[in-house]
Amino acid sequence: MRVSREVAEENRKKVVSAASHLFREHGYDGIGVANLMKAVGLTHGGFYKQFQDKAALVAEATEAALAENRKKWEDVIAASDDAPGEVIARSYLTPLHIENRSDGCCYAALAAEAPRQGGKVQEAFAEALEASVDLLAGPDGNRNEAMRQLSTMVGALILARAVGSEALAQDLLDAAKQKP
Amino acid sequence: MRVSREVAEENRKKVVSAASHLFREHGYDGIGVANLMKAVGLTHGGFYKQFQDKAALVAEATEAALAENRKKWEDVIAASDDAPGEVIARSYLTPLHIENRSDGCCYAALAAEAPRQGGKVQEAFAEALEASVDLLAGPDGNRNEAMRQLSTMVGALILARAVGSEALAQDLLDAAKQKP
DNA sequence: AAGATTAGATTATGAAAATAATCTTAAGTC
DNA sequence: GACTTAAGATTATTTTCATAATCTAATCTT
Repeated sequence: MRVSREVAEENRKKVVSAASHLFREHGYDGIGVANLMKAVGLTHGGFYKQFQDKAALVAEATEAALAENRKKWEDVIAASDDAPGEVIARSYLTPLHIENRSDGCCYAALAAEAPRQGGKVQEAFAEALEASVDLLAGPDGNRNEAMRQLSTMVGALILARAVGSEALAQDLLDAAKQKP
Repeated sequence: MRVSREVAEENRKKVVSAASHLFREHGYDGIGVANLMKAVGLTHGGFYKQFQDKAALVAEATEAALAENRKKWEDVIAASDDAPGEVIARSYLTPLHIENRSDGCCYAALAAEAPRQGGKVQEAFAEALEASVDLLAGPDGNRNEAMRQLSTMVGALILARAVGSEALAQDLLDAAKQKP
C-alpha cells in the first residue's frame, strides 16, 4: 500500500542506512536487494521505485557509510584535547573495531572492493579520503604524515580481521599504534 | 573423457592457480565455479571430482596466492643488497601494482573478505603474515616495525586502488614510501 | 469528494549460481 | 586384452539473484 511522502522518504533513508551497514558486513556482493529490503521490513518490489538499480544504491550507501565515519571522527576529535592523530588511533585500533565491521570504518570494509564498483563509488572514496587526511593532520599538520597514518591504520585493521588469531591481531594493532 | 593421472593433477593445479588470480581480481563472490572452469578450458562438471565444494577451492586458492606472493618477495629481496624493507617497498608501492590486482598482493586484494571465508582461509593469512613480517624485518630486524610497514603498504595500496584519481593514488604511495 | 498518482506488495521473468546425477571414453590394473 | 575405474562432459536440479509488470490501497491534488 501507499505511504505518505515523509514516510516514503524515511523508508528510503532506512534502506540506504541498512545497506551501508550490511555492505560493510557482507561485502557489496554478499547481500542482495531482496534481503536488504527485508532487513528494513519491506519487500523487494518497491526497491526500483526508489533506486535506479543496485549499483545506484551501492553508490549512495557507500557515501552514507563514509559520511557516518567522518562524523564519528569529528566527534571523537572534538571530545579530546590530544592531537587528532592520537585520538583517532586510540579509538580506531581496538579489538572492538575488529569485530564490528558493520558500523566500523568503510575504508577497511569496502575499499578493497571499490575498484570494481564504478566511478561514483571511487569518487566518493577519494573525497572522503581527502577529508579524513585533513581531519587526521589537524590545523597545522602534515598531509603526508596523515596519509601514512591513515594507510597504516586501515592496513592494520584489515590484516587484524583477516588473521583468525586474536593475539596476532592485537600485535598488529599495537604495532600500528607505535609512533614511528 | 578421462585423462591421465598426471594431466588430471595438472588440471587441478591450473584450476587452483586460475582461481588464485580470478579471486584476486573479482573477489571471492565475484567469480563462479562455471566461469572458473571455463577459464582453464574445462566444464564445471568435473569440479566436484577435484574439490569438496567452492569453499575448499577458496581455501586452496588463497594459500596458493599467498605462497606466490611470498616467493616473489623472496626473489626480490635476494636480488638486491639493500634492506628488505626498502626493496619490498620499492616494488610494492608502484602504479603497476595498483593496476595489477590479479597477480598482485593477496593481502590487498582479499584480506578484507577473509573474515567471511572460514577458519582455513584465516589460518592461511595468519601463517603468511608471520612469514611476510619475517621477510620484511630481515635477519636482525624489528618485528613491530616490520608489522607496521606491512600494514602501511597494504593500506596504502588498497586506498590507492579505491580512489579513482591517479594523482591521489600516487600521493598515497609516496606517503607510504617515506621513512617514518 | 473525485480522480490522479504512487509506495509498496505480489507475482512473474530470466539469468547466474552451486551442486548433483548420469554418461562417455580413455587410463590403470590384472 | 578384458575389466574396472575415474576425469571430465552433459544435463538436470535447486537457489538465489536482479529486474520488471501488475496490483492495491492510500495519499495528494484539485
